[in-house]
Amino acid sequence: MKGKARISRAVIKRLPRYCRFLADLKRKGVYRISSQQLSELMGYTASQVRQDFNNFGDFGQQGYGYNVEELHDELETILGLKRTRRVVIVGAGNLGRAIANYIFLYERAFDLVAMFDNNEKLIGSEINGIYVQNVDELADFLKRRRSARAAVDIGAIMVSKRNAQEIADILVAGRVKGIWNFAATDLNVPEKVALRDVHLSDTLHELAYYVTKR
Amino acid sequence: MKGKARISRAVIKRLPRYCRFLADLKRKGVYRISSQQLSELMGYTASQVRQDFNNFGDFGQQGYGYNVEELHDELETILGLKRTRRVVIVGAGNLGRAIANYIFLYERAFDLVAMFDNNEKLIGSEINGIYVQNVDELADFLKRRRSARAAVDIGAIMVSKRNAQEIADILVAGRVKGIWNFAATDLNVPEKVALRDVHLSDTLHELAYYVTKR
DNA sequence: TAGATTGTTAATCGATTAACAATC
DNA sequence: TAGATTGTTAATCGATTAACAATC
Repeated sequence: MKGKARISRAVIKRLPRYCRFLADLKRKGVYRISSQQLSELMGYTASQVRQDFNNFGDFGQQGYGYNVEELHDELETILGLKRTRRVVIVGAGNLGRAIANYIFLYERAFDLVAMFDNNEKLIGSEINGIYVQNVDELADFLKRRRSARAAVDIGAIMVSKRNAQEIADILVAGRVKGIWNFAATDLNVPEKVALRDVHLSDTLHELAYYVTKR
Repeated sequence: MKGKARISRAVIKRLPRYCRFLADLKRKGVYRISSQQLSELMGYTASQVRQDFNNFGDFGQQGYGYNVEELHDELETILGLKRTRRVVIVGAGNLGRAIANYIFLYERAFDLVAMFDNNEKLIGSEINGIYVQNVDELADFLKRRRSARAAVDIGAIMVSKRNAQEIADILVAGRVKGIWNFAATDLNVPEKVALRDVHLSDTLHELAYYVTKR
């Protein structure tokens, strides 16, 4: 077992993908896999697969390979998917509702605890048993949750780019640990808050480049 | 001016972000910027900014810097955002509708020409003047568009992971040039078709890792 | 035991940063 | 012209790949 220093961002970005492939293998009843086989499946080199896993410990066995279920379990633990995270979604438009449904149906490690919006037409509407609240209540909600020892861990920002920074500030003040940002703007948050900007439009523009190249 | 060979993926991924920042600067009335200033704004090094742009040509002027509008224009051209791309969305659930609205409102270089779904309840419903069609019509629709010299360039996959590969195959057979995939699975498409997997859930899991670390 | 495959060190490759001559 | 800032070459850094001894 290892206690390796800093794990590079490049490695972390690959972990959810490993996790996904291993879950598929598990579902298919595969119980054992070598770095060679996994690398062919995923388009990496066997070397990289072994290096990646060895950042976290000795999960394999010489002459055998990796036990699929065990490895999948280890990766889930590393990613923090073995404990439940409380999530609020700010912005209850189509995107917010899509993500709410997605989390509700598929993301077992994430518990959606509230949704907020500033649109009168959406406030009070219901999604999977969650009632959309007025965004003016957000700061207070986060505070009450903290007092109740059920603090919100992650805030998902699904509002327009115009309002995104303001919401981020409220989430930070409300002590969320991470922000999942879908607004088409880069947010400023303190170092201690984890931030993942999704920037869907950037991915579309990247695709436009490759489409144009052909 | 250059005709540099292969531009690395790392560079291409940064282009939409440059484009976004330059659009903001333009909107604010900034008409000139140095690599130093831009790098501070974006969190890169000045060196990297200059290297990135120099992959495509000599856009700056010694002693002056870069003209914001001109540079923004060049980047849009490089990304292929100066011409309009026809897009179809397959999957008209919340996510599909969210993306449809987004494209309609903000993505001027992309023209949403049709939406498809297999759900009877959604077929026939309307979004921004687009009527959701039965997914059984997809192959035929793509063919007709080709005959009409108005071929579809990009297919966006917003269906469940179970159906994603099947839809991808239809899109490929229908000669789309690029696929924007939101299903939580990696698709197999021929080399000649550009593919951008978004994998929202991977980004959430990555965030979970960093939230757990703190 | 022999064969297979890991864990890990060393070599390579590619991307980022530094430095500076060219030039506006 | 002098000052500023680019374009570009060289140096550094980090990530990927190769190789192989350790070991199941």
